[in-house]
Formats: sequence, C-alpha cells, structure tokens
Amino acid sequence: MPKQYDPAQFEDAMYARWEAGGAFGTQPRAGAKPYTIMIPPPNVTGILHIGHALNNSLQDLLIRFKRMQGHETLWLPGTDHAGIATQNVVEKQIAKAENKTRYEIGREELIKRVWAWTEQSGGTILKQLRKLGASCDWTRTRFTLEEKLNLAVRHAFVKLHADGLIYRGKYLVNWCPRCRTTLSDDEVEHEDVNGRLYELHYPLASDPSQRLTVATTRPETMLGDTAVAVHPEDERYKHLIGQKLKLPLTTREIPIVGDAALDRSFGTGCLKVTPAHDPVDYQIGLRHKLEILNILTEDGRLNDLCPEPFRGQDRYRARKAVVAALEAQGLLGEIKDHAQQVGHCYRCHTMIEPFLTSQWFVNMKPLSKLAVEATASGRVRFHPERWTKVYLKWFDEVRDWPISRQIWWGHQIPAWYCLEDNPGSITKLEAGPDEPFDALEDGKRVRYLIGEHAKPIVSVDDPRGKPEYRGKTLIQDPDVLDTWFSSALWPFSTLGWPAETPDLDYYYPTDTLVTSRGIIYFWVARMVMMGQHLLHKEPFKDVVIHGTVLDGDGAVMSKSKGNGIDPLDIIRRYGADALRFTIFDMATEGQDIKFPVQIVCPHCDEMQELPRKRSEPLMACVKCKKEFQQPVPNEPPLSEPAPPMGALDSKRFEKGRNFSNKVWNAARFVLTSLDSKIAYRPEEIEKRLTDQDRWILSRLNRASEQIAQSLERFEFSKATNALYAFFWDEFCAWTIELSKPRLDASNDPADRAAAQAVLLHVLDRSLRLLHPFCPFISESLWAELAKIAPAAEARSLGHASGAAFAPVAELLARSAWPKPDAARFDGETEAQFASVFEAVRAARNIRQKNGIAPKERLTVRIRTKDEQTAARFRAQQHVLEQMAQIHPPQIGTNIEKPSPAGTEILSGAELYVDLTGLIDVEKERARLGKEIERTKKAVEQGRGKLSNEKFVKNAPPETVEAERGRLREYEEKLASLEAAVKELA
RNA sequence: GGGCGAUUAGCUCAGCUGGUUAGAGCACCUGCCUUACAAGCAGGGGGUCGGGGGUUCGAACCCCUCAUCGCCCA
Repeated sequence: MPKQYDPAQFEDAMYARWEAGGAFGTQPRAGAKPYTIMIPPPNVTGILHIGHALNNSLQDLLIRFKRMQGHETLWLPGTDHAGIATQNVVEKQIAKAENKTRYEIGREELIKRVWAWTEQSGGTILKQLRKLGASCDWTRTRFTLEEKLNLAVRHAFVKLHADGLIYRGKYLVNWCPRCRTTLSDDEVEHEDVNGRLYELHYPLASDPSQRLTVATTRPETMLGDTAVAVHPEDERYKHLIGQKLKLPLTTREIPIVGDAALDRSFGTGCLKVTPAHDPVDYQIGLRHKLEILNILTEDGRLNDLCPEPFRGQDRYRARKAVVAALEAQGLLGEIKDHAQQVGHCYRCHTMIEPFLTSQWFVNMKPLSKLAVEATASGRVRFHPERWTKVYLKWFDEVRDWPISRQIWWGHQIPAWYCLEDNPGSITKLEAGPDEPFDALEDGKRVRYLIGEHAKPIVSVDDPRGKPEYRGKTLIQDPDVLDTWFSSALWPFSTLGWPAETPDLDYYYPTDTLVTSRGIIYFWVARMVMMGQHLLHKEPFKDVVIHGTVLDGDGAVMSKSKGNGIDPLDIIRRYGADALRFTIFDMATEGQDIKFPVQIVCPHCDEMQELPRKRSEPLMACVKCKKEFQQPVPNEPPLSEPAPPMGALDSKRFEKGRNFSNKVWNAARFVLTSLDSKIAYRPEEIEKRLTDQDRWILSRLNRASEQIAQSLERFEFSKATNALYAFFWDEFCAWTIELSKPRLDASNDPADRAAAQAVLLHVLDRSLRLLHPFCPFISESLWAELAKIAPAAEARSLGHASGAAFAPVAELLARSAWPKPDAARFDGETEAQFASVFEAVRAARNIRQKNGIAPKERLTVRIRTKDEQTAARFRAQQHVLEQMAQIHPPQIGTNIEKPSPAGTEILSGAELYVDLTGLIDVEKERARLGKEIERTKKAVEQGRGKLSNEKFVKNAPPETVEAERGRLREYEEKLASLEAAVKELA
C-alpha cells in the first residue's frame, strides 16, 4: 500500500467493482423493508455542477446507509427533458450553424435534432454522477420523455380531464415572445428594472381642447387601449364617466369608465385600460365588458390591428415610435424615471408579456387541498421544518396552472379536434415563413387556429382509427405539456404507473426526497398533488431541503458569474471521498454552504487567491509567473490561442482530503500490525481485554449510535463530526498510539493478540461507519483488509455469532451497518480515561511551557483527593507513562510536592512535574499566572451569582447547588495555583 | 411592500428546550522528520456572540427595534 492516500489509484476501479457486483441493484423482496429515493432528475443535457454534487452526495449518503442497514434500497436515476431549456439550446445551435429558425426547419425536423442532441450529450451528467460514487440502480434509469413515461403523462392528463381538473380556456397568461410560449406564474422571474413612467394626454371626444392625462410604463400598449378608468369618487374626474376620449394615433374613441379598484394616488389617477395586455386591465375590462384588443404578435411585435406606421415593429422600437408620434402631436406629458418589477422568462430572460390566448389549465383548488392535507397530517414532513410554511404559502396564493406550451420538445397534449365537428371554431390558414405550422398540404404550410370553443377529444390513444371518426379529419392539439407536468409524475411514472406493477406496489410511496428550496413550488408541491390525486398516497414521507452552495462572498455559484467550482476538478485534485466528506461536514441543517474560492495555476498547480476585481481575464501565477486565464463574470473565455484556464478551487476541501489520508494511514498501520495468520478465540480475547480496549469499544459503539441517529434526523454535519472525532481522536490519537507497545514482538502473546483483535475489530467497524460518507476509500481498504483478515469472527473479536458478530460481505457496500452493542457501553471506563487523558495533557502542557525537550522523561507526582481516585490513576499509570513520556509516577493522597514544581490542577487531583534542574522559574510563573487569571474570573463569576439573593431564591435548587460546587472547585483550584506560585519563589 | 434565513475567533461553521471559564476545523505562533500519517504529532494565543433597547436572579439563546447580506413571494 502506498504511504499517501492517492484516490486516483482506486476510485474508478472500485466503482467498476460495485457495478460488476450488482451492488446497487434492487428487486422487491418479501420480508425486507424498502427504502426509496427518486433522484431529482437533472436536465438531460446538463453537466454536473457543485449543486448537483451536494444534492446527490446527500442522497448517496442516505442510500448507502440504509442499504447497509438491510433495507432493499432503490435510488432511481434519470433525466428530465427540460422542454424550453433544451429546445432553446438546440434552436441556438441551428441558428448559429444554419442561420435558420425552428419555423424554417419545421416541427418534425426540430424534434429529430433535439433527440440527436439529447442522445449525444444526454447522459453525460449520469456518467459524472458515477464519479461522485452515486449508487443508483442504473438499470432503472428513466427519461421523462421516454415512451413509458409518455404513457403515464397521457393517462394522468386524461384522468385529470375526466375528473374535471383540466380544462381549456381563453385567459390572459404570461407569454415569452422569444420562446413564443405560455409560461406559468412560477416560470416568471421578477426583477428590478429602471424604467420610465410616461404621461400621455388623451383628448375628450366632445371637446378636444380638454384632455385626460394617463401614466404608463409601456406607452406602446396605448394602441390597444379600449377605455380609460377613473375612480368613481374621484372629484377630479367623476363627472367625465360615460364620456368618450379620442385615442391618439388611432381613429378609435374609447369610453371613460369608473372603477373603484383604482388607486387614485398613483400617477394622475387616470388609468389607461389595455385589457389584452395587462392583468389588472383585463379584470377591469371584464367588469365593464370592454373590447379586448390584442395588438401583439406571438413574437412581441405590433400586429395588423395597429395603425400602419407601427405595424410589425417589435415592442421596444414601437415604444420609441409611439412616444415620438405622441410628442409630435403635443400629446406627450412628463417622463419620469420609475423603478419597477418586471417579469422575465426563467429560461431566456426575455421580458414577458401578458397575452390573451387559449390554453389548457389545471384547476388547482381541489388538488391544493389534498397537498396541504398531506403536510397537515404529518405524512409529508419537511426538514428543516420551516419549509412547510413556504410550501403551504404557495397553495394559498396559487392560481390555476397553465400547462400547455407552444413549443415542440415535450409531451404533446393527448387531445384531438375533429374539423367537421367544429365548424367555425377551428380556422385553417396558411402559415407564414416565420410561424409554426401543423401540416403540409400540397407543399403549403398549414396552421390550425383552435378557438376557445373548439370541442376536444381527450384520449390516451390516438382516436383517429376509431369507427366514430371514420371519414373525418382529426388534428392533434399542437401544444406540448409543461415539463413540470411530467416531473410531477416522476415518483410513480418511473415505477410503471399507470400499470399496477410489483415495483409500484413495493417502492411507492418513496421515502425521502432530497432537493433544494428552489423547486419546492415547481416540483415538490406538484408531485404531492399528483401523487395524492392519482394514487391516493403521498409520493414521499420526508423532504430534505438542503442549502445552496455559495462562494466566499455569499454569492450563488453560477456559470455567468464565473465563480463556480467544478466538482470534477475537485475530484481530480482531492478525490471524490474528500469532496463528499467536506460537503457533508459543511451541510449543517439546511444552511447555505460557503466555499471561499481560490484558483489553481494550470502550469504549476499552485493554489492562489483570485484578484478582487475580476474584469481582466489574464493573470500571472504567483509562483511560476506564467500567464493563465481566470473566469470573468459575464464573459466567455478567451478563444484560442489563449493561455489555459485556471480551475477554481477551495482550501476547504483539504479537510476531507486530510481525513481520507488519515484513514488510509491508520488502516495501513493496523494491516501491517496484524500477523498473517491469526486465530482469535472469543473466550481468550474477551478475557484479555484491557481497560483501554473496553474504552475504545465503548466509544466505538457510542459513535455508531450517534452517527446513525444523526443520519436518521438528516443532520449530516453532526454525523460527519461524530465520525471524524471518533476516528481521528479516539481511534488514531489514543488507541493506535496506546497499542504500539502491546504489538511489540517481545510482548506477552496473549496481550498482543488482544490488541491486534481490537484494532482489527475497530478498523472493520470504522470502515463500515465510514462507507456511506466515503465509499471509495472504505471499499478499497475493505479489500485490503480481506486479504489479511478474511474471517468475520476475527473481525468480531473472535465471536462467531451474537451481537458482537457481523458477517463480512465481499463488498463493503453490501455489508452490514454496525448496530450499537449495548453490552459494550461502559460509562465508568469512559470517565476513568477522560481523567487519565486530562493528566496526560497536563503533563504535556507543563513540558512544553517550560521548554523541556519532547524526549526527556519527566518525573511526575499526582496527589489525589481520595484513595479511590489514586487507585484509578494507578490502574492506568502506563497510559500516563507512555503518552506523556514520564517516569513511573508517584500517586497517592499524601504525596509531597517537589520543589521547584510545575503544577496543574486536575479534577480531583493535582499533578506535579519535578522541575529540579530543568526550570526556568519565570516561564512556570507566567504559565501559572495565566491560569490564575482565568480561574479568578470564574471564581468572581460564581461568587457574584451566589451572593445574589434573587439567584439563590429563584433559580432551581439543583442549579444553585451545582453553582456552589463549581465555585468550591474554582476556589480550591485558585488556592492551589497561588500556593504553587508562592512555592516557586 | 411581505416572508424566511444569516450575522459567534483572521476564514468556514457548531452551540439542543436561557444556567461550567462560548466550542470545532482551517489559518496563526512555539516545539517536534517520535519507523501509520509533515495531508502528520504535541502545546499555545485569539471572541465585550452585528448595534441598541427590553424580559429574567441569569441572555449567544426569548421579545422589540435598527443595520448589513442572501433567498423567496407580490
């Protein structure tokens, strides 16, 4: 075994072993409890980023833990087709390579291209997950757009429609003019924009010399105005209600209406009403039965209902043109700066437009009730709990969910229309070159406009072959479903639903969902609704919401900010186990995780700070002075020929790497300390166990208990800390060190065998405890261990059965989690060692502070307060001798203090180091002085409390008593310390 | 505008229902190449717990308020 931990040597090989050994596979098994996690499917064309690393490492930690506990674990992997996002990527490629739009290449061809791209780059992220150690059952990999899942989508749609929960209607929806599709409210991101508020003057029809002034942030929409509204009690305007205004730039006249919903204090108190392009105006329009005039095309240009000069202009050019035209006519008032929140498309960042179209909707009220009930009843629990409120809030305010999207990459809606049965509702027209088309007829592109009153035939299967439609023309609804509609079915569509499969029966409802807060609305809430309605069972029991990975300045890591750490770079430099361990260590109950970011020189590998200002792409390495690139926010990397890019990195990962190295070396020590053929017999080993053996066995069992408990509670950091402290401090620092003399060939063979058996046992159990956290190194060491000590009894202190025994599977991934063994808990021994270790530290402190060489043996005396304490110290005297490098100490109740002496006050004892001939009295005096200061402070605090009558009267008696005891101890300690100083002189 | 979270050592974070001299890792200082590990060992220094007010015998912890940062919603 190499001396240093080198993960590159074994990580890929270990993963291959797991796959070859079928370690992650699962089948329903009678008598075994299932434990299931459905992966939050990443975008099919995505690549692994640090957020995925966090999310999936946590899932793997839980899955491996549960697998070792004997559950039949299913971690089902897969990807999401991510409708708009994926289609946009491919559209951009086509635009760049061929300068064509999707309308020019057509629906069929586009879908073909997206599939090709998906097959080419899809699955990359799943391969990358293997690098992390993800123990998914890859044989069950699913894709949201595959045939089986499409069947689930069609079934869900038909069922919801039959249940009256899906309907089609014409409403004002969010529209992205770039993607040319509807978006749900959740897909709109509100951002602060520095806009302007324009005042426009509208002349009265009856007297053009009088005019009303309206204020608007979108002046171009005035072309679609169909009224002006004022408050019915507004003294300034109420007499005008019922009159007409001449709408400038048009030939239309529009009414003045009174509407009490108006905010009189905003702007001028007059509101121009554009029902087709503003949600508030839309409501006013409905109330007053106003004409609803759509003036925009699907791609955000003014349409033919607008006056000639403005037609065809996009909304921003049109805005300038309208303002200029109004100004020319003297109808433009003041223009003020105006900060406002504007909705943007979450996929392409284009400003959205309210747009009136016919869409499919999900009726949210009844479904919300089911989903709310799932949390109210405690069947679905959030961790941390506070996210429940966030989840519930959404249902409170949610509006019906528009699920149809006017894109092509997705599940086409299972609804058809019979042209013959819908005269007048469906219009066939020739599609322009830049418009979608639904069919080719004689080489011409034909588009069907499906009116709001068209009667759909909603059906799982294509109804065209059915007898009742023979001889008729059926067209399928051209729209596809929102990606989140299919994602909402993920927990059961992946298990075979709507078929009643054994998998569905066994694994559903799943157990735990691990995700980030960003998709509580998009995904979590919708899964609960669908699971509840379609299967009458919640899709999962626990929802673990983890934090977001941030950089050192608290900014979210992202490509555009150029501050993202690539997990694959980290794996290359530190190993996957180190990456995982560091992440777990930092994953404290849902808090965000900050990684201060450094950069690595691609020439010499030197890690260095990033410059404060990152506007300049080139930087020089602090070590080798060669030039390299750093990522610059919102800028692409320099194109070739350019210096190589430095990888972003963080020193935080060293903790995980160092821990792995520690594990590696501890295992190496134990393995090389074992004899090639050891036969352990339980009765012999048990008889020869020493106190220190009992101590580490007790600590081992406590660690195993605490780790398991923390994982059950999703306290990942706490579990990691327990593992770290146990392994590093208790096993390595004390147990391994203490075992060294016992392993010496000259030692009593039976004691030597006991020491070996304990080391072997603790290593075996430690690797098991470690495995869910760091699967690669633990599995690799497991294999090394098997070479030397294959027998399970040997690793169980010789026991061949019972609580102390654990079978040894070939793969650690399939081995049993160490159950805490109650018989090994030993509080008395733990307390005993705590005080021995305290004495060791005391002696070491005196040594260092007095500048005594590490190798020089000290002469130590310990005066105890009673004989019992003395006996305890005597029993562990060898620990003191070995660990503090001292001569055999004198221990007793009436030990005399040497002079001069180094003194430390322990609990129940005083420890003296004979400083004769060694001392620099001033150093010891200084050391004691510091301790006296600290103790004085404690004494003062205690006296203050106890002299406070109110404290003595009001505090619980046991608190007061404890305080008295503490004070007594501090006072005694202080007296001893002061005496020690005096005696030094 | 509303909600949530954060603010504790130079950095990243713990600190359970209020009650030991507020902890850990890294960094720093000192001493060690002690044959598992210098990615290590041993020892040490360092914090008026964001500001202000309040409740309480007692506040990092509870309440109010302000500030800064982040996220979500309107």
